[in-house]
Amino acid sequence: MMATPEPTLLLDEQLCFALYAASRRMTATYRPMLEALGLTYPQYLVMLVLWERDGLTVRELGERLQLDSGTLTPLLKRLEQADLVGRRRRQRDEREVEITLTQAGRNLHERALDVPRCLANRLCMSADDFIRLRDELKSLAAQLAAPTQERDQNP
Amino acid sequence: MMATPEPTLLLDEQLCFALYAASRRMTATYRPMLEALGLTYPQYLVMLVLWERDGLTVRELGERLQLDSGTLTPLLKRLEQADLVGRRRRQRDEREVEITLTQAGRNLHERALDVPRCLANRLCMSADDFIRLRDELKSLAAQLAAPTQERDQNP
DNA sequence: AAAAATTATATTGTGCACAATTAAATTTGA
DNA sequence: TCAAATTTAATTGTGCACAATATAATTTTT
Repeated sequence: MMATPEPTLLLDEQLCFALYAASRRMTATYRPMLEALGLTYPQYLVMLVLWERDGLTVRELGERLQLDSGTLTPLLKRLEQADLVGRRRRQRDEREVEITLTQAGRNLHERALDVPRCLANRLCMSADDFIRLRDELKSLAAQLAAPTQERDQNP
Repeated sequence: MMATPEPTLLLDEQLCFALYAASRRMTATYRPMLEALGLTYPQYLVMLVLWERDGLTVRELGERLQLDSGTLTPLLKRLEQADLVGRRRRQRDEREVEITLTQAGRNLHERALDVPRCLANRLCMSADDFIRLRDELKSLAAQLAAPTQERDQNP
């Protein structure tokens, strides 16, 4: 029986670095396309969420994107400056800030449809491989988000 | 014959977001382990490179990690403050700054060996799956780094 | 109902990323 | 040779990420 190979500290063998490098490269690939829309990559993600469902609170946006208010608040203020979203406290709970698309924000949706198309062309990857890789990454993130097996054994 | 499905703007269908979320989650998983070593994640990557080959220049570190001097210079100054590396201009070419491990930097190597072991336990992933996913990510990054087919057709 | 606990956002501070610019050293070439 | 081009780091400025803290509103508990 073969033993599991001992993990090393060699950069090229690390999954973490492959992930980190690929993620930054992906963002860099989006950058010129998004620049044409006046968006950064994290701003684009916020717009994706709002195009699906408008009027979410900062908390709900944060749950969807796994980002906290320290990241979202200034980002949303910049989107507000760009007249793509509005921010206002909810009357039923003044702690919550609701983010709504402006007309300009809604209008941007159509132009953004080209972005995933452009990227799909760039990838030279079958739809099956695309879906498989995407779902493996989701599964990996879920694994890492879950508490460790060892923890919480004794309540 | 089935047509390729039209790409959408739905967040959960995006490869880019799965990649972005998984990468941040991976960094978050490393954070407590690296904190015990007094390192951030990008600092850890620099140390990995130097443990493989000491005495590289800032440029060579940047090529290996795909990071520029705007990122590396302040990071390396922090590693210097922590007494993990030294920085000095090379005499044969004064433009280059050579980064060398201090004794403390070399000593840290042994303690760092636990990091990939700890992560491997956390992953619940076969060695084969680990390698396959890692190499798919490398291949994806290489795809995205390559110039587009359309470009540079007319010299 | 008043105090305590919880929730939601904002603020502050640190550390990346990365574009753009600057400055200095070296190499190239007329 | 010496002026122009190139190379290498550093600097500056913007925008994330994220921890820690603060503040205000709401809910729960007594």
